[in-house]
Amino acid sequence: MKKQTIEEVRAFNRIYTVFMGILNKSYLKSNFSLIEVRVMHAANNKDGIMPSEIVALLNIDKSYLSRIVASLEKRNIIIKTKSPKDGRSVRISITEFGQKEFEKLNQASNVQIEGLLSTLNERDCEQLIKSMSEIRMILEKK
Amino acid sequence: MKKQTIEEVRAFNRIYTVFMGILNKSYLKSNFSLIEVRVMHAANNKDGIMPSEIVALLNIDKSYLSRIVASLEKRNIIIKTKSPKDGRSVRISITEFGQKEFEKLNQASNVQIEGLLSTLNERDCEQLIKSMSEIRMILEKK
DNA sequence: AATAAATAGTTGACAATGTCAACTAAAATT
DNA sequence: AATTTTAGTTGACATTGTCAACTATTTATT
Repeated sequence: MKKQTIEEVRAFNRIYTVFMGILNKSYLKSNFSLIEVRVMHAANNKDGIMPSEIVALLNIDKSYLSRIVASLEKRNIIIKTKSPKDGRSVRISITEFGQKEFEKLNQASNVQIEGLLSTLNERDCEQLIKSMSEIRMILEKK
Repeated sequence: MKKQTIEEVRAFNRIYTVFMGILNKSYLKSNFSLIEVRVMHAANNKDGIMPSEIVALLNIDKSYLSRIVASLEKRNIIIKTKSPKDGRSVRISITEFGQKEFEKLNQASNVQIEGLLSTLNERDCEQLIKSMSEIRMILEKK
C-alpha cells in the first residue's frame, strides 16, 4: 500500500476531528456526552436493543456502557426491561421524554452543521456531501 | 439548505467516528491520549509553537492544554521555554525523545489505517482516498 | 507616565469519563 | 449434572475535562 494513501487518511482525520469538534468533550453544550447521544440514537433506532449490541456497535467497554445506560435510565431517557428470552440480558427502550430530548439534540446538531456548511459556497457544499456519501457507502459495505 | 444535506453529514459522522475508533479514549493503546498526540503533532510541526496557538488550533480549553503541556513536559516529550518577545508567553518544542515517540505513534497509526484499508478492494480504496482529499481540500480552504 | 484593560498561561477544586478485573446469574455445551 | 461461556454489573481507581479565580505581563487609554 502506498505511503501516500495512508498519509491522506491521517491528514483527513486531523482536519475532520477538529472540524466536527470531536476533540471537545461535551456534545453541543448539552447535558449529554457524545457517547450518550450515540446510545440514545441506538435505542431510538431499534426498540429493545440489547447492551451487547450497543457494545458491538460503538466498540466500547461493556462496563462503561453499563454505567452510561444506568445514568440515562436515572435521567429518564431510557428504560431497561428484562429480556423475556434470555434472563441474563436486558432490553433498552427510549422513553417519550428521551425521544423529545433526542430530537432537541438533533436540532442542535443540525444548526451546528448548517453553520459549518454555510461558510462554504454551493459548489463546495455539494462536493462535500457527495464525497461524504461516497466514503460512507464504502465503509458501510464492510 | 436541504435537510438531506445535513442528514448526510450526520450519517457520515456516525459512521466515521466508529470507523476511526474516535469514541475510544486512548490512542492506539499507547500511553498518550488523542489530544496529547495532537499537541505533539503541533509541536513537531512548528518548533516554538505557543500554547495559545494550540488552543486555537485544536479548539480546546486553555487550562486543559496547560495541564496537557505540563504532563508532556514531565514525560520529557516537549520542553517549554519563555518567549523572548512576550514575558507572559511560552514556546513549546518537541524533544528528540518526543520525536521518536511521535514517530512510533505514527507507525502504529499507519498500521491501524493499513489494517482498515486492507479490507477494501482496490477500487474502493482509491475512491475513499479521493473523496477524503476532496473533503479535506474543501475544509482547509476556510 | 500612571492607570486601566486585555492577554497568556497557571492553579484550585471538582465533576465527568473511562478502564480493568472480579463478580453474579443465567444460558449453552459437554 | 458439571463445566464453560455469555451478559451485564460493580468496586476501585486513574484519567480527562471544566470553570472560575488568580498571577504576571503587555497593550491601550487618559
